[in-house]
Amino acid sequence: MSCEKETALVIRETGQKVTPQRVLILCAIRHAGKHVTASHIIDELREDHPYIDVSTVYRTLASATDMGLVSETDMGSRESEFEWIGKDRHHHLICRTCGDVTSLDNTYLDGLATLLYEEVSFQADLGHFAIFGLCRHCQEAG
Amino acid sequence: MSCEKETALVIRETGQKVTPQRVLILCAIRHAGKHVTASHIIDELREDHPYIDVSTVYRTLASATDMGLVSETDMGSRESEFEWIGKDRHHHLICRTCGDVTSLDNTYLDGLATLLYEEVSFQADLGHFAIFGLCRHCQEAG
DNA sequence: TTAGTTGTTGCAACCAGTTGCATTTGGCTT
DNA sequence: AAGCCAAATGCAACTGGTTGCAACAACTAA
Repeated sequence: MSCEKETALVIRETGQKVTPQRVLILCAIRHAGKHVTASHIIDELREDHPYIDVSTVYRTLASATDMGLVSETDMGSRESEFEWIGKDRHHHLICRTCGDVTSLDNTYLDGLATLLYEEVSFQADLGHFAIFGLCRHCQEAG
Repeated sequence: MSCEKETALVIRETGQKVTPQRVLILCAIRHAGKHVTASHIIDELREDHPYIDVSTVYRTLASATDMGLVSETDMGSRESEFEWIGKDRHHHLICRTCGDVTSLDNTYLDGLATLLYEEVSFQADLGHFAIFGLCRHCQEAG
């Protein structure tokens, strides 16, 4: 199935209307296969489509995040990074000094989620986390 | 010792210059004893002081965050919340549905920090975390 | 105490993201 | 096929926050 049709199905499943803008935006982020900023998506879409308003892009990304289709992560820069959520959920370790980003397997946070649910009945959404700190290299240097 | 003098000492300890603006800003946040937004601080300062530029406030908050004097937390609203970091480090559980915020003792994340250091040599800065999810009440309601 | 250097400030212009509102459109009903 | 209504879009104005730069003030050393 084409990316467009599959994406349209996913949108319909969440109970939202399938509009051309939404399909384009979500296909773009899905296609990227990595973190992208909102402005990156806007630039990319405008190559083929004369005009899509920024507010539409931000609103689409926000609702898709609410629905769990994409993740929004503050990687420490001025812009949020968005990513399509596939099967492989993961987190990020971001070095405060050199800005290096490494991925972290989901398993590291499973224990925390369980603990929170058992102890305080809080159902934590740990789908995509950004953890700041010092990477090995900068620890040695500093 | 007065709050001003003590704050000035803390600033000097971090190797930064002690300016009247910095002392005022950090005293204000320290005095608040809870989360405050940057605009809250600006409004408060302007009661006694004719003009302090917003860029100075943001820059001071950013450098103080880097130095570990204050914490910056995204509580889900449009503005970041800042808080003076005292002895009692803690985290926040924020409900995505009702917006309720509850505090969480530091001990819950100690294990994670240790794990990250042992496994991937990453020195995580888990001083102040915002964890989003569903509170008990909204789980039952939804 | 003064002079020099470096970090800090105020300013203005700018960037990322949000919001209210009038218009349009997707999807349901008949 | 036509009509309806809620949801989505485009637009413009706005908010929170950042940045480059020239002027300035805090520390340092003589």
